[in-house]
Amino acid sequence: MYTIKEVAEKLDISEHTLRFWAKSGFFPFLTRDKNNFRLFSDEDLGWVRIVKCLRKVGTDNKSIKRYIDLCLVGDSTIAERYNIIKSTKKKALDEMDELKEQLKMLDYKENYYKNLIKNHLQDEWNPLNNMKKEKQAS
Amino acid sequence: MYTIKEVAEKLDISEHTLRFWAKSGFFPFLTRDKNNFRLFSDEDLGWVRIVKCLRKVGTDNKSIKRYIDLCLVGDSTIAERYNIIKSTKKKALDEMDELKEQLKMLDYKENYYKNLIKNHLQDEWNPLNNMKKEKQAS
DNA sequence: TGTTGACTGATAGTTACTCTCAAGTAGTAA
DNA sequence: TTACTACTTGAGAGTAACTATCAGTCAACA
Repeated sequence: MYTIKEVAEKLDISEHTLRFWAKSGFFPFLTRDKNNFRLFSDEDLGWVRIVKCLRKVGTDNKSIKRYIDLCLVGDSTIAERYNIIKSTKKKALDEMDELKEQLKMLDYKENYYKNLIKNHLQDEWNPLNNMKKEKQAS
Repeated sequence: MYTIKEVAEKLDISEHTLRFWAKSGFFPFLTRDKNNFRLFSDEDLGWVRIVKCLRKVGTDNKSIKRYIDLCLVGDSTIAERYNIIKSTKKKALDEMDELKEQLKMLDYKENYYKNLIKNHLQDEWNPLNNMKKEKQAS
């Protein structure tokens, strides 16, 4: 069994967020010790992990609660949960594509700046430099 | 020149967000037409793209403003901008790794549910089923 | 016995949007 | 000329998901 602090460190989630998630009903089987401190079992860690996963991919908290509640209903909701996971996976893959796209831009900018520095050039993209050039031309 | 609506469609960003970003000083050279409507030039689109890129990777708005302001200062800030882009790129790559990690979990869950459905099995991970089994055993 | 440290819930604050709304302007139809 | 539609504006309220602060409880240790 783990304290909230241990879980926070183990899964890299702040204690605040864990309490917030707990209050949101994301950890339905969480127990307390005699001091009313939260006690996370390995099973509870499983719930934390799936919530973390869904959040990382951009699922909102209402939808996460819905998924948790479906789990609690039992086996009759397996098909629906399967669909949620599938569409979540699709969202994650779209996120990846988007990130790759942005990385291209960052790569370009990185090389652009690197080249400017190496060759002591001016930033041709900066409108301020273009203004200066126009001034010089006039 | 593009209207805010056109930019919103072109770059898949809401008009609200574009106005919010504009008010935040992210588009320093934005002009207006005779009706005070915002007019985006191709150069302005460049600013929108870099802001979108930085946000996608999780840069907060204060840091974005800082990057924009460095651009406005001119060539003396190229080294600093280069460093910002480099660390942003690192963050993006970390994000990718994290997403890949979460995709593993989603893959696992997907296969798990798929198998349950195909073979008409019970969800062994669901604590409710374990409780039922314990009940049966007693 | 006093202090330190972990934890609690309640509540306030923050970020980055997101939505609503009244008002201005332009173009077209009647 | 008037009505209607479509687009845009700024101001300001609302929202999601944290994030921080704080007073209070409890156990362990000096």
